[in-house]
Amino acid sequence: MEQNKIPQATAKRLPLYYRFLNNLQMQGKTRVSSKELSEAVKVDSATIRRDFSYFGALGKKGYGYNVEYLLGFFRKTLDQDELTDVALIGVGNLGTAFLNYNFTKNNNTKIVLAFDADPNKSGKEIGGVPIFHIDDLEEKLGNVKVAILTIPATEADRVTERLVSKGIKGILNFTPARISVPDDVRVHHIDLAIELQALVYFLKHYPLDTKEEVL
Amino acid sequence: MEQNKIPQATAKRLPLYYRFLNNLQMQGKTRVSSKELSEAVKVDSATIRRDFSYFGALGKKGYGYNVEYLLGFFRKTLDQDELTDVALIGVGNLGTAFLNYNFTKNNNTKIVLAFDADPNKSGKEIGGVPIFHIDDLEEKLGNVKVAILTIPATEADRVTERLVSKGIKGILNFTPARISVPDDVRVHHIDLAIELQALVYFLKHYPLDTKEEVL
DNA sequence: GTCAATTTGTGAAAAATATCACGACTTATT
DNA sequence: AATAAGTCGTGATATTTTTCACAAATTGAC
Ligand SMILES: NC(=O)c1ccc[n+]([C@@H]2O[C@H](COP(=O)([O-])OP(=O)(O)OC[C@H]3O[C@@H](n4cnc5c(N)ncnc54)[C@H](O)[C@@H]3O)[C@@H](O)[C@H]2O)c1
Ligand SMILES: NC(=O)c1ccc[n+]([C@@H]2O[C@H](COP(=O)([O-])OP(=O)(O)OC[C@H]3O[C@@H](n4cnc5c(N)ncnc54)[C@H](O)[C@@H]3O)[C@@H](O)[C@H]2O)c1
Repeated sequence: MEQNKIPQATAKRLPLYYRFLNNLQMQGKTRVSSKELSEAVKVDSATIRRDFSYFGALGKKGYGYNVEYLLGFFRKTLDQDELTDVALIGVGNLGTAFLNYNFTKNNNTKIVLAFDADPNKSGKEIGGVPIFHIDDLEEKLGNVKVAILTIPATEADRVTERLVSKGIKGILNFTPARISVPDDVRVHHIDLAIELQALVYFLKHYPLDTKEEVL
Repeated sequence: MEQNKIPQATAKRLPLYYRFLNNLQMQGKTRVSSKELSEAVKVDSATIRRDFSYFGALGKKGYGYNVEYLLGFFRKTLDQDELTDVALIGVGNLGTAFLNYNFTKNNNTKIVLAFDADPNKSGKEIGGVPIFHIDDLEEKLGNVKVAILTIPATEADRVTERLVSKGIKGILNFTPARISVPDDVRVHHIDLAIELQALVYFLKHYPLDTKEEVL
């Protein structure tokens, strides 16, 4: 596809830039420098300029970046105009929180349906999202290509296999299980327990005056 | 402190290794190779050996690693024997999910108290964790050094300042706000909306046959 | 019009991370 | 005892990411 030359580290920062530019525009600001952006999003200004430069010369020397223009550019780049449908699997503590939260506020993704193994949950709705029984996954999933996994770790492999068979291409996995998928399926792990443990480890074992922040 | 030579990337993987070794031990396995570990946690086996090597020679050539020994070693390294107290700020959708989830299951951290601005929430308990009013933060926080932030983004800066004044050294920030802290305070951002957007971006813009998984 | 102050875009360097590949040693087998 | 198979630890190399630092361009003040 278009430019697969954009570094992954850069790609992960794009939504962050986009969100902040949106805020700027709502505040009525028309221009912004990499230095200002840097202070707001806590990314080195040289890194920001480098990130932007992968898409061409978006700014003007001595001036900075035009907010409107930059925002328009990123809107296209991040496909903010088309909504990506997402399925949520596992309507427990975490899943319920996600359903109640309106991801679309600032965003191009939307949870359109959810599944759970508990018959007391299926048939209902949370946050306007219908919940189906997991047995009906194949029937109801339709053409959705992205799934959020918030089920017990023990179920992760089995359910993942079904999702993949049905054509899911991206999984945001909140279970501690490291699931196996074919090469054409992308998995991002978000492991909250590990994030907390890692934070504690850094606190205890690293000098107290670093300035790095770790994603 | 002891060895600050351990790369951050390695440090972030330690809790993952630890968790898997625990599983192995519960299954009664006594030895494990970097190759097996690699398949389970989806990290290249050379990377695993390199990670371990920062702590010295923990394995035996031709044999692999002794599960018991390795586990004991990591238990000490990750301070699994002492419990770190954590405060949770903001008992909303996400905060409630965290309180209901038992972080201590596999873990050395425990949410011991929570705060919220809503008077209907303070005074109650969720998952055994008492909820106080945010006005009582300074009074109740005690010696807790780590906080989880699950409040609206608009409140993030104000509350962070109070946390920092009270001596908090580590913040797990779930709000979209990029908070400012002194150099001796460590912030890890977990930005769920951005994770989802980044996943969608990768799906749309990257070749469909990569094998990398992105943290 | 001149000049000081900004700020980009980027070559080059540095730093961080991941991977290759192999010698050395261990274990298991016959 | 000899041999084959397995595995670590690590020097070397590759890749990725960040940062430095400065020429070139622009702006804004007077
Ligand atoms: N809640 C947290 O704070 C937290 C923190 C870290 C990790 N996690 C992980 O996130 C995942 C979800 O956590 P949770 O607290 O929401 O758990 P939960 O038990 O509250 O919810 C799990 C839900 O999945 C449903 N389920 C079970 N098997 C299923 C299946 N085969 N198909 C569809 N649905 C099924 C259950 O009915 C339940 O509603 C777990 O893997 C957990 O380890 C949660
Ligand atoms: N829920 C999600 O799925 C989700 C996803 C992505 C990001 N987030 C972010 O996580 C944060 C929390 O999300 P949520 O859905 O739980 O929100 P929420 O509105 O359900 O909960 C926020 C809670 O914080 C409390 N609060 C408000 N101001 C406070 C203050 N000054 N001090 C203490 N408590 C205060 C509120 O009373 C409420 O209980 C938000 O910043 C949100 O953007 C949430």
